[in-house]
Parts: sequence; structure tokens; C-alpha cells
Amino acid sequence: MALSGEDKSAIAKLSWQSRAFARDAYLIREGELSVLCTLLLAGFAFRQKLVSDGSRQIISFHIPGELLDVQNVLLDLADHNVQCLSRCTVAVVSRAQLLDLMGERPAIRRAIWLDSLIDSAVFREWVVNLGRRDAKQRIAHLLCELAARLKSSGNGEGEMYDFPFTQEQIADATGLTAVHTNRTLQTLRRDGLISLGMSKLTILDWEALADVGDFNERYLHHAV
Amino acid sequence: MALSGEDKSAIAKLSWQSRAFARDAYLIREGELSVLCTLLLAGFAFRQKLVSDGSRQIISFHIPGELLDVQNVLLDLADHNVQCLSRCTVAVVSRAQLLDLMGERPAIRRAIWLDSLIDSAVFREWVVNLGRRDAKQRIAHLLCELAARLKSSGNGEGEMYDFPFTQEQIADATGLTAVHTNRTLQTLRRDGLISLGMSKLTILDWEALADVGDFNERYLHHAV
DNA sequence: CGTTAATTTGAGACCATTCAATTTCGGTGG
DNA sequence: CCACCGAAATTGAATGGTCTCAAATTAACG
Repeated sequence: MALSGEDKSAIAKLSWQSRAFARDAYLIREGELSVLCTLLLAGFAFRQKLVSDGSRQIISFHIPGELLDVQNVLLDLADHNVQCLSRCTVAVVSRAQLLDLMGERPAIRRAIWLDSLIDSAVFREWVVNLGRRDAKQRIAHLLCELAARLKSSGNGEGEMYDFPFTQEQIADATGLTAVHTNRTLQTLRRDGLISLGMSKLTILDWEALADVGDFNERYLHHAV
Repeated sequence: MALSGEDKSAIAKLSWQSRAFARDAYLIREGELSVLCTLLLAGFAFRQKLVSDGSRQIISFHIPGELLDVQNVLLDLADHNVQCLSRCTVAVVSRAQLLDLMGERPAIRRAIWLDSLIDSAVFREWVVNLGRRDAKQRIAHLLCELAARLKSSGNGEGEMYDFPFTQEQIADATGLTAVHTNRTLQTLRRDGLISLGMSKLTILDWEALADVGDFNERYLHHAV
């Protein structure tokens, strides 16, 4: 969304600090008040929730350039965890500062709200993915989503993307076990749809992968 | 969220119209521009998306008193369908009017944004429900959520609630088949947790049902 | 009171899980 | 630079939860 020069300078005037986090570090914890708002400058992160038997469901992945805490900014206590997937660098501002900025600058307010609504659209698509697709479709869909977002945010060269996800994380995002995720990835490789290894994903046949995963990028709403 | 008298009168000044819809009528269609914003006055509705093989995933249910189109108000084209579950009466205002009101009145803006963030929190919980819980847990969790929301919005007498959902709809919301939903509901009845029939749900043992469904209402954020 | 929708029941098939063991990868220290 | 280590990926076989398909029963509606 295009912002005016004044909006941009208002953002530049924010007092923020850069912070580094290790892999697996928590940025937000369920049950705590999140008073900070963070922008992911470098590295990957994910939202996550634990269930009674101890297993974990990943709710979304986040790539460099995305806002992480908008979902919590008006809420009392966070209802989920946000965790670093790789080493991360984030820009941090206070919740109060962000809300003030939004109060003063309608275009920024709108942009941030839009961002949170696109996050919601992704959650909805994940509900569909988990509820009505089998293993092969789920994983294909997830790979399409990540590739589409990495491409449109400028992370990636051609059809090759940084891909620091473990198979266990893919499993926790798709509602599968790591074992079955492994087997399913192998069939996607065997079918010539993807190449995956050494923290790099390459989409070899985009059209076929999107077809397998029933992927339609409308729900991303041209997210940056 | 408490609104001032001025805010309330600004809302009262909106030019809205009441409309009735039949069961199964579409309020929003995927791929279309939603220029209207609706408040559900009476009846139940749900969000829904279809996948390639024609099967349907329900993404959320909505009860009287809830806003339906906030998720689409800043988006170009709707990414999902919204459909009436029972006969519905809705209040309709134009998208432009709602956005104007939000521009002028910070408290209303905040309330509506909060509403959309709580919707998101529910989507996230559904991701967890579909991804990491088995059939019995999923259905118990869904029943807890609906009961909690119906209770806090004043729809319900004691532990008995209007419950116009078919088993097929519960199946499409929990990612199961209607057949397996039927068998699972029977075990919940046999265990003495619920009583269900004639469009009425009674929670016989709230604590046990919440325990089975791993239900923690924090994610509802005391939604109205 | 007839007709359609919704619920219920049964049996067999299948996708994904579980559990356990093995191999490969990535990083670290000598 | 190589040996080592824990993490991650891979493989196998048996189990199980859920699905599929079909039919019967019951409830809802005009």
C-alpha cells in the first residue's frame, strides 16, 4: 500500500531498536501481555500453540519484512506463542507508540489493519488446508504459499528460495507427523515438482504443484 | 468495549436497512467485491470455502449480534463465502459509511478492529483444533466454543442453547465426515457430557466436556 | 400425510500414525 | 582437515482412526 512522504517520515521518527534472537527464542508467549511490536528484519518466525497432550500446531510462518505482533496489539493477553525459526533480527517499538502513530496517520492505520486482515485470510486458508486436504495436497499448498510470499517480498532468486524449515516444522504446520511428511515430500520430489535440501527449496513445476495443492493465491491479497 | 454516548448516537445515525435471508442464502461470495457490511440481528451464519474436489470447509460460525463483513472491508475481492445457516435477519450499511464512521470516531474504530482481531484468534484456534486434535476432541472443543459464545452473548437459558446445526455442518467445520461426526456425537452423549436434539444443545457436564476438548476460552478474549 | 432432509448403522478399505532402527547432515573441537 | 556428535532425515512394519459406500431409520416440513 503506497504511503505518502509524510507517513514515511512519521515512521522513520519512531524510536525503535534492533534486537537479535537465537533460533527457537520466544518473541511472544501465550498468556503474557505483549507490550512490544516487532517487525521481522531478517530470519524466519512462526506462530504456535500447544495442546493438552504436548503436541504443537504451527499456525503461520513469517518471513523477513513482516509485522509480527499486530494480532496482539489490542488484546489483553496473547493467545498463542511466536517463536524464531532461525536466527532473527527484529525491529521493536512499543505498543503505545504504534497505536499513537495509527491514531494520527490514517494511511498507516489502514495499512496496518489491512496487514492484520491479510494475516486472517491466511489463517482461514490454513483451516481449509487442514480440514479438507490430504497430506500431499497440504504440503504442496504450504510450499506454494511460502514460495509465493517469498517471491513477492523479494526473498528468492528465480524459483529458488531460502527454506530453513525442518520436516518436523512442516509436519506441525500441516497437522501431520514428521514421518509422513518425509514420505510425502519424497513423492513430490519423485514426481519432479520440487527440489528440496540444504535449506533451499526450488519449485521445478509451479503449475503442477499449484494444481496438486489446489493453490489459488487470491487469499494472499497481493501481500508484500 | 464501552462506547460513549456520542459514539452510540453516531452509530444510531447510520442509514441502515434490515434484510431477511433464507437458509443457505449467500451473504458474501468468494471472488466478489463486498460493498456492504452486515450485522447479524437474528439467526446463524457461517464462513465457508470449497476445495477442488468439491468438498466444503466451514471456517467459522456466527451467532446473533456479530458483525459479518469486517474481514472483507479493506480487501479487494472476498476470499471466502459467507452463508446463512438458518433464516437470518441482518442490518446492512455500506462499506463506505462504515469506513467513514471509523475515520471519525476512534473508539468505534478500535472496537471494530478489536472485533476483527478476535475473529482472527478464533481462526487460529480452529487451525489448532483441525491440526492436532482427534475427532472427539475437535467436536467437544467446537461445542464448548459455541456454548461459551452463546452464553456470553445472552443466547441461551442456563446450559441449554439454540443449536440449529446439522451434523453435516459440524462435520464440515471439524474436518470430519458426517458419518464419523454422528458416531462421535453418540459417544459424547453416551458419556453423559451433552444432550443434543431438536435444535437444542445442553451441556450436561461442562467441566468434563472442556477437559475432553482441551478447551481454554482465553482465545475468545471475552468476546461479546 | 407424503416427501425430502437428516440421522443412524454396518462392514471393509485406506491413509496416516506409531514405534523403532538406521543413515545422513551440519556444526564443532582437536 | 578430519573425527566426532547431536539433530535431522529416512526406512520398515504393524496398528488404528477415519473414510467410503450403501442401506435403513427417523425427523422435519408444507
